[in-house]
Amino acid sequence: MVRKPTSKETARKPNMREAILAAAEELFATNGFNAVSVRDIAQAAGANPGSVTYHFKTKDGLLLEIYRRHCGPMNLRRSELLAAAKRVRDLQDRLEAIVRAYVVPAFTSGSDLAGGGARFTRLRAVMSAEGNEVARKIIAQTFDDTSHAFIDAIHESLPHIPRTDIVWRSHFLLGALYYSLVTPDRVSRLSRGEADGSDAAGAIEQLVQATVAAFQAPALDQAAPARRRPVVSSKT
Amino acid sequence: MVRKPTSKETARKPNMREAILAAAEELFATNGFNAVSVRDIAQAAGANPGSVTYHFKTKDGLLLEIYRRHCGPMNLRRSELLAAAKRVRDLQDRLEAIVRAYVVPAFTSGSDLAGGGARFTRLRAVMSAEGNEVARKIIAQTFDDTSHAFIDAIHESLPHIPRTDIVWRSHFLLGALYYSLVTPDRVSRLSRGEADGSDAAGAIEQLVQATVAAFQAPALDQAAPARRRPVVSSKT
DNA sequence: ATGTGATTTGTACTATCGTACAAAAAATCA
DNA sequence: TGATTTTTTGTACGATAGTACAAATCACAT
Repeated sequence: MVRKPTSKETARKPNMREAILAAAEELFATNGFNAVSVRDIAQAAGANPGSVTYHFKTKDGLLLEIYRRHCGPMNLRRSELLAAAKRVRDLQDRLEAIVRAYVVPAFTSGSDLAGGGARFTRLRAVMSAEGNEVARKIIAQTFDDTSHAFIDAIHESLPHIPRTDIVWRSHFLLGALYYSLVTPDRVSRLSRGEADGSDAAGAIEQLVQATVAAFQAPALDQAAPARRRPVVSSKT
Repeated sequence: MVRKPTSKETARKPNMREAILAAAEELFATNGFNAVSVRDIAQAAGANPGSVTYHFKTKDGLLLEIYRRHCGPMNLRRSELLAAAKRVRDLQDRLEAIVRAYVVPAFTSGSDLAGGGARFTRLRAVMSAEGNEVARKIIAQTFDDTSHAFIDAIHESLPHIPRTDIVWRSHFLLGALYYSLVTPDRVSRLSRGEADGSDAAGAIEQLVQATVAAFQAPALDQAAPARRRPVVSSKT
């Protein structure tokens, strides 16, 4: 793409609206919602604080637009991958394909947005942790359908596991996914540099491998403990 | 008998300092650090805003004191449980005992603090998501030793799995643990009421069961993919 | 070139933030 | 008790928050 110096030498304004969205996404995803001011966002985008108000009315509106921008494409891509995964005949392979269909779009963007998949997922993780109200509403009404579809698909390939266990394990999957994006440095640190927590491909493989095994674990029937419980008594 | 209360435990109000700490812990854990004002904390504790400054100097100091209050007891209890777990002879049982030793203290408090284990762990999750600087420093220098001890112990009971994989999987464990405490309602919702996300005992059993299976998954040797990879192609 | 609507800028308003500090109250000790 | 220390209260200050709004500027069809 050839740069067109149509305006002044500081020609970095193809679309100020997009720049603000990108800056806000990055700042929210790393610092949380309340720690970032509208002025911070404007400065990072090379814009004036008033521009934010002009384009998005309020700070909440800005967050809302970030979600609107990503939710559609990501869920669409997940649906496509899930449909493809369901056509896998071998039951074990199918389970892995389903998990992969859930994980991959969270790391790699599904649409034209430049590599923002991981960033947006991290944003969701942070908003979820902060109990952000705007995010909570969108999440519940946008992702629950997708989550149910995945849970049902997994349940079909693991019929002997109660649905309750599937729900718990898919919940753990999302938590692990979120945390991998929130503090990748911890992986690098604890592995003493042997692993790179920021490597998306590596994280995906590790996550898929571990999660498939977790789903395949024997059912947890609270009526009768299958094996003798290891002693962990200890009184304080 | 005239008791001489030379100690500072005066009966009038059960220590305003403790009330402030408890209120701050609760508010920080549910709303994040920046969303909660000192005035919010004071009001929730039935205290005056000035009291917070008097006891803890700054808002950061208050957070710091919360960590200081919990880190010691929780790590101590984890060490005890880990030591006990390492004495389990059967390798599979030992692995489960180790995982349990890691998970249980995060849900149930280890010391005199009233049921604050889960609350503090949730606080850690939220601070981690927000990238809080004060928390990051304490966490790295307080929990990394413990984490390494657990990773080593798990590695010993799974010698054929590379340490890198163990690190990733224990990272997933912490993420799942955090997320279970952050949004337990999601479990209740997705299971259509069949599971209670707020039930600590149930969450622990599910988490231990799933995590043990994840740790026992075959190693992920990136050199040679063991099985044929399920097709998930799809181009954008 | 010029007029017109869209965008950007600069600034100002009010609310609330963390924190400081002096006075009041309570607790402790001689 | 009275003296002294500890704790609580009330208030105020500077900084910064989100947002509103008029003026300035830009893009572009005519």
